[in-house]
Amino acid sequence: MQIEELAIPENLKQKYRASGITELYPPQAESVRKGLLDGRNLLVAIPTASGKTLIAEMAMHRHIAQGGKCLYIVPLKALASEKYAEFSGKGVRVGISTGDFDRRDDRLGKNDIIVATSEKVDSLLRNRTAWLAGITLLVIDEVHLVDSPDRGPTLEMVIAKMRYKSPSLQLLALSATIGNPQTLAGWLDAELVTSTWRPVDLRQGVFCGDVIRFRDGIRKVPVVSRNYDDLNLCLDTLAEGGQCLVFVSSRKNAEAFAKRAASAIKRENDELAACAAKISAIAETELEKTLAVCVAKGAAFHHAGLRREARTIVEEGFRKGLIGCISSTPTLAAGLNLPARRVVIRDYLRYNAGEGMLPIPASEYHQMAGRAGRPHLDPYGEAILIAKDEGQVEDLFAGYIDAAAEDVHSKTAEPAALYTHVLSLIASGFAGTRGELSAFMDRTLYSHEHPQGRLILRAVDSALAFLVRSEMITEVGEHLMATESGTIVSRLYIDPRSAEMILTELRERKSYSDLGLLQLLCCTPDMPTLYARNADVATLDRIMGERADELWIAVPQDEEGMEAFYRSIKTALLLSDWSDELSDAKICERYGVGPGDIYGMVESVNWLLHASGELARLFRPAFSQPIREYEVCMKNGIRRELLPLVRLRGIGRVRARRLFNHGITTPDAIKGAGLSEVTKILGRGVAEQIFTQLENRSWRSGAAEADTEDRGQSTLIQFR
DNA sequence: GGCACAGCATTTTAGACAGCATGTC
DNA sequence: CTAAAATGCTGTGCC
Repeated sequence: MQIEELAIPENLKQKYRASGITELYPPQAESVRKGLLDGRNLLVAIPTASGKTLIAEMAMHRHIAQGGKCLYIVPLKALASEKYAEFSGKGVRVGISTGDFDRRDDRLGKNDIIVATSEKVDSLLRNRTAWLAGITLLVIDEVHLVDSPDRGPTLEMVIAKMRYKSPSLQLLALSATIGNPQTLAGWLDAELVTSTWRPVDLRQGVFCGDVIRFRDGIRKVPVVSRNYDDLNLCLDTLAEGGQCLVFVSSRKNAEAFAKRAASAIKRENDELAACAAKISAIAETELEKTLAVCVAKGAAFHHAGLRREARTIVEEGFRKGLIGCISSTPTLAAGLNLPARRVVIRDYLRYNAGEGMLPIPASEYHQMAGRAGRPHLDPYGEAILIAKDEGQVEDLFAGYIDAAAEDVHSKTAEPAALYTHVLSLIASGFAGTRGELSAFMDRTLYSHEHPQGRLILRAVDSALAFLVRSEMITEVGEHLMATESGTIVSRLYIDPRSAEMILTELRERKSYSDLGLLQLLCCTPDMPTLYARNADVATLDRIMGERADELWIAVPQDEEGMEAFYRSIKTALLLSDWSDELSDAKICERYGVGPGDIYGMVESVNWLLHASGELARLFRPAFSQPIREYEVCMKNGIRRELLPLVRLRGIGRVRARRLFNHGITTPDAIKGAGLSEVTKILGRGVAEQIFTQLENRSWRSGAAEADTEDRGQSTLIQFR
């Protein structure tokens, strides 16, 4: 099917022509034949990199040309940025909405295409964002994630809510290949497009001894390293001029492999050195220094212990072809598009909490294998598994290469998921009675899969009982209504169970304590916690003894709860150290984490601190101010004594500390010290900028004070 | 007494969404 | 069907 003959806007055709696209790929053509451009709902379940984005783009431009508006839902923030960039610059207005970007939601609605994460869309729905009603095409990327136990139900509810609001909405669901696409298509009232077609040939094989077995032949791999098969596979591809991606099961493995690969590759050139220098420049921890050393020789590792900046530099270096090999945990498998000539799936066993090491599902293998082969750049892609012995070769073929992807199943009847969604349905007006609630549940994938299923209704009932008990929902006659706290909790987007825990402590605590609050938040289901090693227990016990009067949550009586308790304490202490201005390097060393973990946890707790502040404002006003102050401390990683200083623009944790140590502790003191003195401490540019701020009275405290006075609070400066 | 080492016991193990309001070194 | 791999500890044998 030729681009020319399609019913899409002329300017889009021109863009495609300019980039050399003249003909549709087979699955794209089939999508068009099945009604993509005629407003039909479609489920496109095809392999990675076989042209899903173009399918979505054609449909979106068609809608826009007819005065419509499109919402493109993705599972990851990184993916949102990638799609945003991809759709931009083609004559339509594109907006992005994630937790990181764009809080002015009304202005966002002026765009033709809005890219957002599923949780963000749910949040927009909860806040009754007006422009959502104007959406005419809903694209759901990676829709197979409805199967995910923690995030799947949200995606499902978002789809159901959007369809409820706009019955004429066109749906375009994009999925990896799955076992039961008909089920999903049935739920969505969609035509189904499936295919195994790929733009680059994919050769899948199993490595054993010194040979890769393919279904149609073998390839001998030169033995360079006597001990490491994985390294030989990697070097083999590099020698051929390709790049290699190695998937492993743990961070340690990823690092160890990168070190081995680095000393075997020993690539050297200026561009590579520049790439390594970029990492060195931001490196504050051993982990990042190690990465820089590896990158300088042409190898890298990639996992969530690294900060996003470091990961981005690695991705860039790989895309440019500088870095020959990346060893990675699943961060790269699900994340953004980073193809390589050869993908080695080295570890196919992965640890599952409570279940031990289990083989990864075939669908995950296919997802990683799908990363092999860069369209237009590689002659083919290779996905290689590694067998320990001959006997295992056939098992791996059967279990992965020849295995169909698993079926996906709704997880929406899981009780843990329903607290928040039941609250949201009532608080944002989708259901006002028990009858309407169960009618809405009929619109979920779960009900489609289990037409007579009672399980979900029982789970809804128990969630509702919890919400009534904790006074977030009231039942008057047959009417269900969200209370003030229920409305806020739904809007703040925290788990009602977290909210209930926070509210209880806020009401009952006699006095406030930063550490106590952190401990509470770390016990909450919304907070990821650190693993408490056995060796940590003694230290944790000691600190718990020393700071017993600051803690809010008592030691549990049962052995069962002890592990979670230690985890929460350890996490709270890390965060406490961060807000006590301990350096990243020290924290990483003390807690055995990477800098990426610190930022992740700080981000999570900030969100919960904000929610706590809001709840305190209404239900424990006396705690409201210290919580808001502590939120600023946590955001900046500073002690309370620096609070007055960071209110100035251009002053963060480092500069504020430097001023403070020179005896300058407030904006007024800066004025008093004079420009020349401040210049000596912070340099000329920064000092001048600060004085301009002070003179214009345009600095943040003006706004902040007005803001806090609105809420009946005094200023932030009340401590030394 | 002190050291090396085999063999047994214990420990560790991936990832990442949401609120709000703007600018670190 | 399903806990593997790395690290730590203990006890023995040898000097």
